[in-house]
This record gives sequence, C-alpha cells and structure tokens, in this order.
Amino acid sequence: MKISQLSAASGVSQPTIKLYLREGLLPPGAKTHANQATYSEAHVRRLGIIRTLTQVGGLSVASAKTVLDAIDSDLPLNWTFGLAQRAASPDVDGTDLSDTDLARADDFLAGLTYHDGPGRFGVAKTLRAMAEAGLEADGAWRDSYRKAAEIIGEADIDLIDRREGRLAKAETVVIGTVLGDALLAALRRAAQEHFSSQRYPSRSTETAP
Amino acid sequence: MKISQLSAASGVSQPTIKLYLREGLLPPGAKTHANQATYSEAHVRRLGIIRTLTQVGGLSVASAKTVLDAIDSDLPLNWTFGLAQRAASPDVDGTDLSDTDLARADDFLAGLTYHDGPGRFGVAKTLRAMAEAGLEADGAWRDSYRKAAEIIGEADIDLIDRREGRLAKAETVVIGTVLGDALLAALRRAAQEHFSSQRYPSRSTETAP
DNA sequence: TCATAACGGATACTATAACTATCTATAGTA
DNA sequence: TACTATAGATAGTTATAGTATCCGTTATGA
Repeated sequence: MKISQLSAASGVSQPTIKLYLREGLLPPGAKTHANQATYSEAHVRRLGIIRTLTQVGGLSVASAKTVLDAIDSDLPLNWTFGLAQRAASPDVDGTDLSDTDLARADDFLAGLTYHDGPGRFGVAKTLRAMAEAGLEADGAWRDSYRKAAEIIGEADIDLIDRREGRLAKAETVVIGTVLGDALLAALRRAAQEHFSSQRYPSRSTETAP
Repeated sequence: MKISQLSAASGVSQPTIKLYLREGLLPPGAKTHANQATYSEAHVRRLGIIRTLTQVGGLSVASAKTVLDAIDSDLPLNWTFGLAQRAASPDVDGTDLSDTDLARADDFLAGLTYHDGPGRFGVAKTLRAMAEAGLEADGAWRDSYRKAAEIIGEADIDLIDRREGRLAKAETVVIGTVLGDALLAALRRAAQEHFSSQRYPSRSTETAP
C-alpha cells in the first residue's frame, strides 16, 4: 500500500500522514527504495487510533505520541495507566496546591485510598476552582459524585481485567481512559436532559438556540 | 478601582483584562472621563469565573463568552443549560452520525429518555469511536456507566433545584456543567487508582515516569 | 504647578499548535 | 521516453490566546 492508498483508506490527508510520520506517531513504512515505502493495514488501524485520540479525546499530537509509545512499550501496565491518565489530564502537577486544597480533596475522596497523581490533584484543583467560583457543593451532591466515581472506576478495572494479553490490556487502558472521559461527559448530559425534562415536562421540548 | 488594582486583585494581567473587555467577556467599567473608568468587586468575581471557565474548564474565550452571556440574559434556565452543555462539548452536531450510530447510543441510553442534543450525539460519537478503535464494551461495563450517569445527572438537577433565584441557578448550571466534567474525570482517575492498587497491591506504589 | 506616572483604547506583535503547500530528486509506469 | 507519484525536507497558513507598544489624556505628589 502506497501513501496515496493509505490516505484514501484512512481518510487522513497525505500531508497529515507525513506529519504523523515525522512526529513518530506512525511507524515508517517498509522501505523498498530510498524514496519508496509500503504501508500495511496496521498503519490504517494506527491512524484510526491517532484520530480517535486527537479528535474525540481532544489530546494534542504530543500527548497522543506519549500514550501510543506506552502501548508499544513493555512497561508495566500500571505505568501505561499513569501515562494515559496524565496525557488525558492537562497540566496536573501538585505544585500550586495548598494543604487546604489537598485536605478538601481528601475529604471528598473519603473511603477511597488516594495517591499523588492526576486523580487526587485534579480533584483538589477542581474543588478549589468551584469554591472560588462560589459554587458550594453540598453533601448530597458530593456523595452522589463519589458513589458514581466508585462504580465507574471499578467497572474500568474490571474491563481491563477481562482483556487477555498485555497489548489488549494496554490498548483498553489507553482508549478507555481517553474515550471514557468523553463518554462519561456525554452520558452526564443525557442524564441531565432526562431528569430535567422529567421534572419540568412543559419545557422538555424546548431547545437552546 | 482602577485597572491596575483590578489586575492585582484578580491575578490577571492588564493586557489580558483589556482583551476580555474588547471581546465582551468583561463588562466595561464605569466611565468617569473619556479615558478613565472604575471597576468593582463584580469585575473581580467575573474575572474569576472567566479564568475558571477557560483554565479549568478548558473553554475557549469565544465559548466562555456565550455561556457568560447566557448567565446575564433572562433566557429560560433550560436554554442556559443547553448553551452551557454545547459550549463545554466541542463540535457536537448530529451530522455525520448514521442511524446505526444513533441506534447504538439509544441502546446504551436505555431507560433514559433522550433528545437530540450534546448528550445523545456525544454518546453516539464516542461509542462509534470506541467501536472503530476495537474497544468492545461489554454489558457489565455499560450498565455501570449508565447507572453512574443517572446518579450524577439527578444530583446535578437536585443541586440546581436547591438554588434560589435565577442568577444563582444559572451560575450553578454554567459552573456545574463545565467544572462537573473536570471533577468527574478527576474522580474517575482517583477511583481507578484506588481499585487498581487494591487489586494489585504490589504495584500500588509505583508511579509512571 | 508641573513633571511623571498611570490610564483607556487601538494596533501590532509573539507563541504555539496543527495542518497544508511546495520543492527536489528519484522511482514506477504507460 | 514522457509523465505521474513518491519520500522527505522546508516553508507557509490558520486560529487562538496572550503580550507589547504607542497615543493622547488624566491623575498625582513633590
């Protein structure tokens, strides 16, 4: 398969494919000459994953590269997990978080063991932003969110457990981490619409401009 | 309060404040002369919300403007809801979704009434991406996600119900929609870490590079 | 009061990211 | 042989977010 066919098969333009080759997201084709190479079905599939990560998951090209590298590597699975979480969570380091911020997060996470990482830091950062924005979340709301997160987190781990082989597990980790966020956000919107229209039936058919 | 004090009080640089004024995100100060104006505490608060939406929520300046306009307007609350959902959900229109895509989404959403909008379309889009990426989600995982979304969606509506007055409700809708996504994603990571380390205790202290 | 600093507002500039276009020498092809 | 396609390098484009500079005017304090 030549690059024109790869472009046609994947729906990605030739210059963009060349970009991904340059940046190392896509492995080079098999060289037949100094300026000829052939590509395989694996390249088509890889391009699909790249577009999924960048278009649906909203990852930058650089972030997509790090998680793709993690899939290909033979790093322990929990490292891949951490890399995927970090790639999908913009700029989450512990700096600029005060003890108060972390205490608020740990309080919210009551019942969950926590470690330094995207989860704890992200919760701390978001709760601080909510407090600053004047959105005081009451206990009932917080309990619902924690309960929902527990259900999902366990389901995610179960799903990975059910995969066989490191590559399948790693792909599930990466795709699941990135697309799970998007799916959850969309489901949340659908559920909001459901309960909103259930509670205010008269308005249920109105839509925003 | 002059612009230098507004900058100091909000932590936003003067040129950036001028940018937000130009773009209409921040209302102009009270003019005292042709080239003098004074700003209030409301401007400080507004800047906080703008930074929250753009920095934590990841909204573009243009998207932030639309939801801020929605807070200020006297549109029905469910319109504000829709606008906030749309602003926080990049490019979710129904085009490019096939009947198959929508059927898959509706199947997933079983039990929830659904309408055309960011929720249904986003679910359809994400599930299609998962299928293309070869991540087949089994029934147990799907049930967990739907259950979690129901818990959260109802909690969100309850929280809004408990607010008094249109402005408070509208602010809760906007901040809650945008920051709720971020909080949920972070909680999910924390829960994944929790169950992962519970299940594989030997690896629990390792961290990704 | 008058020199200097700060102001509002307009304009121009910079940085980054993600593509896109063009160029060159070479290889396949009709 | 003529002509298109190719790999790879280089340069250009677009959009977004923020920064810097300039201008004439206003405030301020020694």
